[in-house]
Amino acid sequence: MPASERKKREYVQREDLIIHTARKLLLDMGYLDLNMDRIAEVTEYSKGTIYQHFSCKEEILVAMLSESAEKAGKFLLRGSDMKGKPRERMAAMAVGYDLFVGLNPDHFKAQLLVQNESIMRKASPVLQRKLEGCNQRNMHIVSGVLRDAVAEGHVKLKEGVTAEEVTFGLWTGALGAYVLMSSEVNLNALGVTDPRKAVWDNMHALLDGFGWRPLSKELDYEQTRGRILKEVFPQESAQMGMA
Amino acid sequence: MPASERKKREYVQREDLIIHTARKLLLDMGYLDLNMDRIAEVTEYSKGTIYQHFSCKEEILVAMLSESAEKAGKFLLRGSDMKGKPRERMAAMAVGYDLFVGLNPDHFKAQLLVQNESIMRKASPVLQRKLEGCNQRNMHIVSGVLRDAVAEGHVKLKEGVTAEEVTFGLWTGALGAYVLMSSEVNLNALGVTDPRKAVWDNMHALLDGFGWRPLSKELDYEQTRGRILKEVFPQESAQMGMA
DNA sequence: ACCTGAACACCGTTCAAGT
DNA sequence: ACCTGAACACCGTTCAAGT
Repeated sequence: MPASERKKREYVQREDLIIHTARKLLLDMGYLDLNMDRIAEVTEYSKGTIYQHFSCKEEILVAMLSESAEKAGKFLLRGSDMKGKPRERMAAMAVGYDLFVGLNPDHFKAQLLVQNESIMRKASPVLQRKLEGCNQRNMHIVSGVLRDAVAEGHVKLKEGVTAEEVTFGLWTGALGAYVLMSSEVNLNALGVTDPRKAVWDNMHALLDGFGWRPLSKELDYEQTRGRILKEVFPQESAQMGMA
Repeated sequence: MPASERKKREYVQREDLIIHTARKLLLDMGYLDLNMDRIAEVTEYSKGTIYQHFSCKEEILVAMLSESAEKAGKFLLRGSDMKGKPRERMAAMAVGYDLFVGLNPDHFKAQLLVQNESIMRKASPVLQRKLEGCNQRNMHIVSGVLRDAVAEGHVKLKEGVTAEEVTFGLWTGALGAYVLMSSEVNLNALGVTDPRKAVWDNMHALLDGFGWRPLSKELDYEQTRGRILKEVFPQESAQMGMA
């Protein structure tokens, strides 16, 4: 680890360059063509230098995912900070996450790979724990809004159902959907023409099912969605062409 | 391709042995330690012979997933054949899928890998299409029960919502959940102590949200679950210790 | 003190030789 | 006609040599 401030800054900068390069290569050519030679070539450092930052190839993937999980957290946080009822804030987090995925198409490629235990296990415990911390924080942001709703009496969870379990349901729905969307599965052939709309609709059905007020028949969430795009994610939604 | 009947039978048998061996190795030692040398060694055939069946390592994974997707389909089909209301039959499919995953823990390891496009793309188009066909059939089994419910007036889908989109929601919820469960994510640390129960509860919330009668406040689905285990999957539930 | 890239090891894939 | 395993190629990882 370098001593002087400048050296330290350069070290961090180089680490960012390596992660950024790996991200680009993963997206452009897929996992099987992502190799250390190419990372070295594109970053213009030698392989030995890459190995000073990361103990193995898999560790780069985990670092990559950690970074984008943090980024996703920022989108969630902005959603949860929206002015409005808890359920609207929940909707804002869903919109934010959708924008995040759209703007970071490499994220789910990495997610899919790192989800695989044999890849995760090759990374150092430090990085493993860092990623777990990100997941924990992100989950906490979402369950926090749900807890607000419970506190304000907008929703009453059944005996034995925890906020974490419901959050898990939201998480798995989104995860499964984006996993399918960023994989090779031909959703169109399966009759799912607009998966992102389906994710949105299904989330609202789930929240309606838990009785979280206002129910979607009580409030026009399409209108809320417009407000979220304009008020919370104006720049990102323009970037994604969702004006 | 061998000519005589006996030869043909032996060929198929060997193919099964290769897939079965790869499955076992994937489960026991993980993807990074699953290699062709080991497959050859355990099957007691040479590597050249393995390559007469599969053009590359990835193709074995796709074949493996195809086979277990077919198996999963049988569980879904048995669930959908249950005597009862469509929503009970849907619950039976969920129970069946849960049993399938429990009895075939390697399935999601393969699913995760093959979901990755760079792995999927290395397989031959024939195998790719075979897997897509399995997915299509499985989805059709599930959406069929939903269509029955619509036909019988148990549920009315909102304008612009298709049976496929709702099925997609059920699929992604289950997929995301089982992906997390078979990965390294520490769900316990995230406050999810019983993910399988959460999947069940969340599915019912989703169906309630769509207004699919009988709603879970109108019928005790815990009791239905007991009936499903006893009537539809007696052997499997005993095997999984869910008596 | 830091960086390099040749060398090594491992494993996916091929194919000439054997039966 | 079918099967084998040595040989090759590719790529992750290391480390002696260079600056």
